[in-house]
Amino acid sequence: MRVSQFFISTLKEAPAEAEVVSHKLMLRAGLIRRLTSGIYTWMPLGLRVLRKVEAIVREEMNRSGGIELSMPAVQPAELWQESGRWDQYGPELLRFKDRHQRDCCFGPTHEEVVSDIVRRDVKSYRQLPLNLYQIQTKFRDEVRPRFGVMRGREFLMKDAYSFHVDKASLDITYQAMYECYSRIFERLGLKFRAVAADTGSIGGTGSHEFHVLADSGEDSIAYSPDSQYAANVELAEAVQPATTGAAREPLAKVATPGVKTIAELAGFLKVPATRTVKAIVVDGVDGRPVLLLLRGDHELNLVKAGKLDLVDKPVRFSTPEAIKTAFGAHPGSLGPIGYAGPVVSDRAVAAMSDFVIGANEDGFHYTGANVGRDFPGPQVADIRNVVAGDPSPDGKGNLEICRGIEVGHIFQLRTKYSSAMNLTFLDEAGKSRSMEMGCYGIGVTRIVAAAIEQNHDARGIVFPSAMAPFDAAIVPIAMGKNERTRVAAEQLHAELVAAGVEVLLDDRDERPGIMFADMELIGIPHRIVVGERGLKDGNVEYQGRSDASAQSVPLAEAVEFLKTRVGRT
RNA sequence: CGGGGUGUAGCUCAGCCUGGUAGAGUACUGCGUUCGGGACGCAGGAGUCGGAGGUUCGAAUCCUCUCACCCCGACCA
Repeated sequence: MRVSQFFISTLKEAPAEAEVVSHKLMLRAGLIRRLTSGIYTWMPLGLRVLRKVEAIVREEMNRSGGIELSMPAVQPAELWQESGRWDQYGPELLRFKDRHQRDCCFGPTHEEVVSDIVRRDVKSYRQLPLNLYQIQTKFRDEVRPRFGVMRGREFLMKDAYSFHVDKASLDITYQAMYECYSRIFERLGLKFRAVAADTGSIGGTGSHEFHVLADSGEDSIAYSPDSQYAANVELAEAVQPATTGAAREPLAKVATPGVKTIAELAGFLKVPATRTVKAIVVDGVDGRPVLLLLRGDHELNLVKAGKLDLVDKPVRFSTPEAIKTAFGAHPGSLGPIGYAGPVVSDRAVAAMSDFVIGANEDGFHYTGANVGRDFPGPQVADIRNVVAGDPSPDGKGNLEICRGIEVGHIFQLRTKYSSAMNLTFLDEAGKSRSMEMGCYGIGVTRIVAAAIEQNHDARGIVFPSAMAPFDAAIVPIAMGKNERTRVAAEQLHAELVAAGVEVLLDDRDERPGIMFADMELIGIPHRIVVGERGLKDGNVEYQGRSDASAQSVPLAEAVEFLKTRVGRT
């Protein structure tokens, strides 16, 4: 491909709308252009990247027994009413009416449609298991689209749905998909991690998320360097620590004027935050506030708190007015001593002795507080986020925390949809049974952004070779002036094309600096410079995108050299 | 939906406070000089100053309303 016959549109400065590095680079490199909030055009260069990711996903899905189909983006409301999600799904589901005033929606996911297909066409256990997938445009009317295509409203997703006679069959496909996903991200050249995940609103039982590791990721992942354990922090269990010893101090009320936060409290009383207990108040199921106790240096985990029977869903922090009414004090001075309502203590608190806690009187705390002696032992539960250094739940080593971008998610749905949508089959005994289901998603669009987030430098994108828009670039110096350079560059281009290398010849006759900067910005992995300086000795210069400097290669060997580098021998 | 912010040339922004001929850099077009890391000179094209209403002799600038977008909190591939 020649640059003069392609469409490359780079920017020197990033548009002000972009915040994160991948978004800035995608705009600057001309991979995408924004049409409106959360909706982007994939420019020719960006589309090549997207298609490469898509192709790898498709190959690996096919290899793993997936069967591709393509379902409609526009769907009738009836199906969603049948599954119950027409009412459950919030405003994220884009709804509209057609010309006959029939309710429709733009599919954010396809459980309903695929279930409808399967229940019509699959009647027998002989047709199972079945794993259907598509790579298709989804629309989710996100509350707040951001970070470019990282969280767009319209995006490309690979979604797969599997159907089974029983749980054992589901387990086999689930495992196959787990391995399939691992191969996909390996082939894409991304650093990733599969983690145990919360099943969230989709429901079901087993679930793993696949995260591309990047410091800017929105998710926190807890893992043990000494084992295979990895889980989303939302889910990672904080194990019960050993008790810190018996009560020794007497309970004493101390004045703590103006102290509101744990940091202030620890500083004022000159005790470590680990000796303090923080009190958080959330709305309870019966309208009474629930007091949650956490060690001062720990953070509440909202997902875990939402699983407590006493707590109303979704979890809401009580208002300052409600707290004042129930406790007689404002947040910053709250505690369990003297509170008659429901109290839940984190496991770490249950192991503490002689700690500092709010006195339910503004500006006062207790020191030397002890569970059991000074207030009744509350319900104990795991309600905090794990932190680095916590013991791993599998007993092997201590947890580390890293950041990740969720690019894939696999679920065991079990019979959630099959029951709702009457997905049955006849077994060998001629008995009608509900199918077991699994579903498996990959954010194809998001992978591109995540890959850039993970792989970039000061000059631009450093695409992993599997997803680069071109394998290699040829940059001729002053090609318009120098016939020998022009001929060498043209010939090299033709030979590389013939050899199956996707090569971009920068025939714009721009100044070298402009061509170098553009080829680096768009992340082409390999570059050949053709110039008089090398040609007089019969050489060209090669430099990999991450290499510190260039090396000379004889022009006659350049094709073979590049074929080897690119990996298309 | 709350809270904060921005709308002026394709992109980055100045001008607004204190009303008076619409600006710079970059990108783009032409010519010339250049040519191994985003060159230089000259000439040029390009904006109903987000939109509507109001105040005023006069509004990018002041007032009111509105729209769009971005950022921070509850969701998710």
